[in-house]
Amino acid sequence: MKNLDRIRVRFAPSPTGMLHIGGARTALFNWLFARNQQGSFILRIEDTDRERSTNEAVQAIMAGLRWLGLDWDEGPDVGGEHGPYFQSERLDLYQAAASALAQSGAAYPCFCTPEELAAKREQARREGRPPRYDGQCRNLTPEEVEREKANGHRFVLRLRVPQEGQTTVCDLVRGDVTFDNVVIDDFIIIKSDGMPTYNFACVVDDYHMQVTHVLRAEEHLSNTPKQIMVAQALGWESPTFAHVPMILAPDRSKLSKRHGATSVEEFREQGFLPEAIINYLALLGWSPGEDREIMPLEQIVKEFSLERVATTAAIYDVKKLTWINGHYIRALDLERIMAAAEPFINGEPGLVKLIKKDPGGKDRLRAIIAAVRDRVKTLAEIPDAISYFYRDDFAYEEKGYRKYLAQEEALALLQKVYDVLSTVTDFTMENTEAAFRSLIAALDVKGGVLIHPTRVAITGRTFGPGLFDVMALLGKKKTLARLARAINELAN
RNA sequence: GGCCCCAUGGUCUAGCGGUUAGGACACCACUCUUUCAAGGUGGUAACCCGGGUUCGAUUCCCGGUGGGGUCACCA
Repeated sequence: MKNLDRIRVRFAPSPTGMLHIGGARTALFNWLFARNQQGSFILRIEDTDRERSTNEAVQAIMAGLRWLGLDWDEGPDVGGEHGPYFQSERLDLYQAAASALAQSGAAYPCFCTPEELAAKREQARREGRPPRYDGQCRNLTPEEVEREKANGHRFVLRLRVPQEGQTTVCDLVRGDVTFDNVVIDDFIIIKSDGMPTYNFACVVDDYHMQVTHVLRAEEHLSNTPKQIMVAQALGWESPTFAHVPMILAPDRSKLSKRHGATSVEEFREQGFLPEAIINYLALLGWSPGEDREIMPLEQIVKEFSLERVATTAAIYDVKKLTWINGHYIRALDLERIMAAAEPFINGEPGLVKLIKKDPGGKDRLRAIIAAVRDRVKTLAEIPDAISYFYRDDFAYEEKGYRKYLAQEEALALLQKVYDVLSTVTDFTMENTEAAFRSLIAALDVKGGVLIHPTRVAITGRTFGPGLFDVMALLGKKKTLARLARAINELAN
């Protein structure tokens, strides 16, 4: 009985580009299903398109999966009992299956050229007929076949599709989906260059790799009857299918480059954490069933099930991803955030130089990031958020300057702040605040009257961590120097 | 165009015959606060339409409409 065995699933991308966000979600669902069921997650590279497949893409996809934390039990690099895991290295398997089909007559050679086929398709389209193969070579006699071959004509192998009856896809998320066989034409299983087509190769591989469940995007649903037919022709049992809803762009169309970031790589570059992307993607088409959204991966693994996968296509929403990302930036281990922020800080050599010069070293950087991380939503915002702790020659934010510094009493106020802070010897958060409060009391004003101008004077901004945190982080010397700078500028 | 899938606020979703239709993002107030975030409170906002079935349909069935997918020597 199939479902008593361990489940085996695979993610089978074609290496023609980066790891797409949709591909990542498909990989994630497969991975979650495998982990939840204690099954195996296989990575298989479908590189039968010689034109478009590249090794860079293979590397990029694997890097993307690893970055997301989706490890595979079998596949490139790690190997496995059912390899090789590149389709281009499994040609003998396709060849064997194909000749078995050709032998029995379940498949036949077709000598039509791509040009002829394209012309017929075009004509059919113009006449409003469904564009399907017309069976031109379906009934060639052995003599005709031999003659064509002798003439050196290139040919493909087509499956002889039954023209009556129906084929039903048993889908774990959609139920039974039935197709009339007449709507399916004699599709190609082996291209004229000897390479298998997708609908053929994946059936052969899934069989040999003992894949039990095929989880993939809904766009493959209409391909599935073809794959079932191939399996039937070969006398094989098909795996169980589950077609998960697609991810659409905000304008409801299929996701493409013109919709901004679509690859995992790009999201990484924009400062999103893998934890956040995983959490967000898991929620796109799946829900735990209760009012929970932020979930650690282990929890998702524990609760994931195909029964709770949605049937509706989902539009991805960067705003919500951003919200989740902000959550993880706040909640994750500080060292983790430090490490994740590093590449972004390194992206600004000027800032890096200042950080290196800082005697406070990594401890101070850690404290600063701890102070600002509650306020950023992406890692990309961190360099700017920490910059004024290191850079003395910052400009005053226009609005803040006008509102708090360009006021008559500002100069005198800052002078008083300067004097009071000068008396603080141990420049801690508590001590600076105490000094501040006593000045506030002495002047009989509201706290903000002193705090706002001071903040602009020492940070250049109207927002950020608590003022006393900032001062403590900055230290007495820098705090006073910055106050002096502001006083100086106002005095002139 | 044929075939297939889908349909709860702008978005992600819960719901599996009887609910004041729940949550989250976003948005708007208020609150907290030294600012900004975060947090808290409240608010605007949804069952595509029409027929059935049923005592009763968001929920089941059919039709329509809408959206998506697919019809390649791409996967």
